[in-house]
Amino acid sequence: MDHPDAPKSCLYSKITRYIELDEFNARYLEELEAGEEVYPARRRLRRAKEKADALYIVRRGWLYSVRYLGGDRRHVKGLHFPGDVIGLSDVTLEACSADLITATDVTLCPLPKANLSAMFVNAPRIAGILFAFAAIESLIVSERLAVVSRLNAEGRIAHLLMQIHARLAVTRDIPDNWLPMPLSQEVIGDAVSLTQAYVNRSLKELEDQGLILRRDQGVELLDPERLKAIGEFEDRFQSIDSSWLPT
Amino acid sequence: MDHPDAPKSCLYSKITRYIELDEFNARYLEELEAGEEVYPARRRLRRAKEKADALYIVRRGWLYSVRYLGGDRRHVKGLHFPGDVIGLSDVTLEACSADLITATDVTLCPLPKANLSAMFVNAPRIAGILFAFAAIESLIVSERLAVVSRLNAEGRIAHLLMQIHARLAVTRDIPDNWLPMPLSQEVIGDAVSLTQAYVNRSLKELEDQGLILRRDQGVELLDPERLKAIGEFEDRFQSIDSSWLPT
DNA sequence: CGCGCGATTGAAACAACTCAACTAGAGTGG
DNA sequence: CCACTCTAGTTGAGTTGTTTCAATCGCGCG
Repeated sequence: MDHPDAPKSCLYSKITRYIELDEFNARYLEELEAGEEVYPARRRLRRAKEKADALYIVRRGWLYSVRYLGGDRRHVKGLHFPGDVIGLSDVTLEACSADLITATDVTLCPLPKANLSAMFVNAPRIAGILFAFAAIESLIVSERLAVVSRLNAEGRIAHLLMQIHARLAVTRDIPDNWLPMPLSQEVIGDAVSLTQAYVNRSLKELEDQGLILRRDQGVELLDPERLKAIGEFEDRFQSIDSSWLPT
Repeated sequence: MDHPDAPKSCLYSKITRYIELDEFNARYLEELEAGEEVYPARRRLRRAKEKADALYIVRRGWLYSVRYLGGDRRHVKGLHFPGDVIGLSDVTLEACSADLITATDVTLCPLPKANLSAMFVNAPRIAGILFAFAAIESLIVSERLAVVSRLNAEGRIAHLLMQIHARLAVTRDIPDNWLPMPLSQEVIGDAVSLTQAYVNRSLKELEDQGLILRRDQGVELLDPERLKAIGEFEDRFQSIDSSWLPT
């Protein structure tokens, strides 16, 4: 895969952005990421209640997971970007808790749950960093809960935009003021608990205020600082406390 | 502490409810839980931004963590019950992300982050189960996000009640239809994103419908099945997939 | 006995929803 | 190259669940 969006391993570059890996651990990680699966955009990869016997490392592309409540009400549980590990929060479940859908073309790399056991014994440092990633995922959800609970529509959307930007920036150099946006307004709404129509209005409002500009399947962040303020966003992804990790 | 609510170790009983621990791991766990701190109800134990260099195992009592958004808007990030490990989601942060407040008298047992490193190397099975607990915490938050996003006031409250009941039932035998409730309506509201006044109205409505009965600082669950249905609650805490844990 | 916090209740206001019609653009096939 | 279709985005008008503000009540506690 010599795709420009697909470096050797996004997970490796994400991990080494935070901590150092010695030769042994680097190789161990490489073997974990041996397999590779490619899927087109807008494809439902698996449904809730299906057996969940693998995690997936995202190598390229965006995905999201959705749950259905009360029949028709849809909720976007999470967004998944290159370098993310999908399914960390579901390890304790026999069956996965949400449908998994591709937003763009993606490349995934399956990591069978059965391999975790050996990893905890043989590569505790990698197990530790996975633990850290699970914690970060938890933090992200928790942040979204706070935002959905306490901010108005514009705040929620501003937060989402800045959070996505910050998460992408972990594995990739991206400009401070540009964000690709392959997600439909409906998906955005289901992520921050708004209707599609109101997402539209709020985006327009942000645009009218000169904070963003929508063009070319993306969003130009005209005033990142104000967007962060409106969305009460604080970037917690650019560095982590790794002092407690085994060496 | 020969308090009836304080068995030797809630964490031990929680863990062994899910998986088996051999002699070595049991002893390892016992040493982890050596210290003990006791605090009265309604006490702010620590504030956000303070240095977070320990996790806390809850041995007795209820706590909750709160964040403040936009000045005065308060959000309850999480509830903590006996057997829970506080701070799992914050391990990657230098400073903790929320204030920690006691709802009742509590007994805590500090677990310095610095000890985690050795744990990952020497007791991978315990590290694995902590990983599992972090995943469960993530699941809980995720569930709350879905519920707050997509259910009305009564649904949210019904969900909260059933979730608390299920979580308590993990470490303790409690009756199917009774729930102690030391949380004020304001705290409940801040947890499920409603105002105190509306929490009151919704509780009254649930009571009028014959689903609950409030008395003696608690809630009688007159119709648990309908409450689960209204709150779209599914109990995911009573058993876990532990096949991937190191032995 | 009075103080204070939490619960209860009412009335008015509003943010976001619903429903629905319309537009723009992207892809497809004749 | 143009009609056709389909999906996503835009906009309007009326509705509603929840909030806000405020007043009152009840009770545990010093």
